[in-house]
Amino acid sequence: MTSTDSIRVLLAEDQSMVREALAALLGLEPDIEVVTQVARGDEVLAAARATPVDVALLDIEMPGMTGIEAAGQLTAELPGVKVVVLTTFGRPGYLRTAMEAGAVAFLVKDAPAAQLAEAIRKVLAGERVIDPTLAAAALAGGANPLTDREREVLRVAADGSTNAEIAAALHLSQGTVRNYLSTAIQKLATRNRAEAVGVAREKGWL
Amino acid sequence: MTSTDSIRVLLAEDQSMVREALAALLGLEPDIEVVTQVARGDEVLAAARATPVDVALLDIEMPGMTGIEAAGQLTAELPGVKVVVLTTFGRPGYLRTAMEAGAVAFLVKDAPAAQLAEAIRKVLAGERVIDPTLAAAALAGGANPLTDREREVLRVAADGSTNAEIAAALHLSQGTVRNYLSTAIQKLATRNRAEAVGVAREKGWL
DNA sequence: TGTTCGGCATGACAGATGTCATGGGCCCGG
DNA sequence: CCGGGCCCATGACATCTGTCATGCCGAACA
Repeated sequence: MTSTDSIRVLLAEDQSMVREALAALLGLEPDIEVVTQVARGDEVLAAARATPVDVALLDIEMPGMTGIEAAGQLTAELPGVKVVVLTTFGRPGYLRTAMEAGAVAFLVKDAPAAQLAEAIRKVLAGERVIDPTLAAAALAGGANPLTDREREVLRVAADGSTNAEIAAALHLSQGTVRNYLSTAIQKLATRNRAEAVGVAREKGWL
Repeated sequence: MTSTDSIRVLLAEDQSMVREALAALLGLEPDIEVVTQVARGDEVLAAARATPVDVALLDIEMPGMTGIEAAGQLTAELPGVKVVVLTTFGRPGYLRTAMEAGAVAFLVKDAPAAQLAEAIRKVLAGERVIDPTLAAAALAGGANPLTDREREVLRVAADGSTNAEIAAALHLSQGTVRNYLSTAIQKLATRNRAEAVGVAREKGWL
């Protein structure tokens, strides 16, 4: 793009009303133009290939693929596109994985709307934009203490599966599942699997 | 208001970015004006008293008070205000309680944005607006099969409390708690409390 | 007035869950 | 090469959870 053209934005968000509202909001900015909208994570890459964009604005929770996975695809295939991740929850764990996936900005939806356009301009200027509150929480909250296996087991347990079902799903023995769950419960300082799932969700560790 | 003035709207939604984006969207309509914005359910009534409005657009999930509770307050105190409930999830149970609280429209956020302005005009003309898909689901899904007590117990169990903690919280015996949970699990056709909580959440019965 | 339904409780029992001790295999870094 | 961490597993144990049978009370209702 040349400096006189407006910034071309790809907007990915599954809830139509929110997506179109955000488009309306960005449409008020004279130097920003939303050129593509998609409602699914797995449509992001194709849309970015079809229509050149400068910035991709991605929600995390989407059908088909999370915005973080889509960010990974985008930065791998179209490294020129700046990725901004926009999400409902300030899960510290999300921030880390989003950054690892190549995002250059991370915003939460309860930040003032003015920050959105501002962030888009900043990332295009090469800056990184991270909510300071969230950055602090991510540093303080520390990294995910769970091992890969513990996380997998907890994820399957999250929807109410019994130990036997988890064992079958992951090709483990029931006793092993119990052990992983037990260590996860201790690491998260909770009393049972339900609480552990809750805490892991809150932190974005699940 | 006279027929030549624009429609005055109160907008209640906790996530600033979404709220301001919706305001921007409605601002594009020549006959609609968002005159008040609040971020908490418990600020709705005061805001509506301070600034006369024709329509209140309420999100359900908000700090302080749910949009449904706020709807109840509004229709009790300011019956002239038409209440539109706007929410993320099309939980059939929510629809029912929202209507009982006096709402005249119920929209989900993944409906097209155009429906929002349209709904506002319709409710002002005395119509009710309900997403047809959701209305069908509410009728098909039927009413909440849980008794008051079962619901209370399930709600406390939802965050991972143990039977003893639930019993203490509700001043019941542990055996009674187990019985209520047992019947709730059966009514929801699930195999344990975790699944029961999931199903109840999905349906808006919690 | 009886019957039914929801709320509340107890006791007993099987099965699920959480903890602990223990041990083997693997890979990586010192 | 050795230690430490993660992975996987077993067996034993205490506790928690879910189910069932049974009973009492009060309110609603025909």
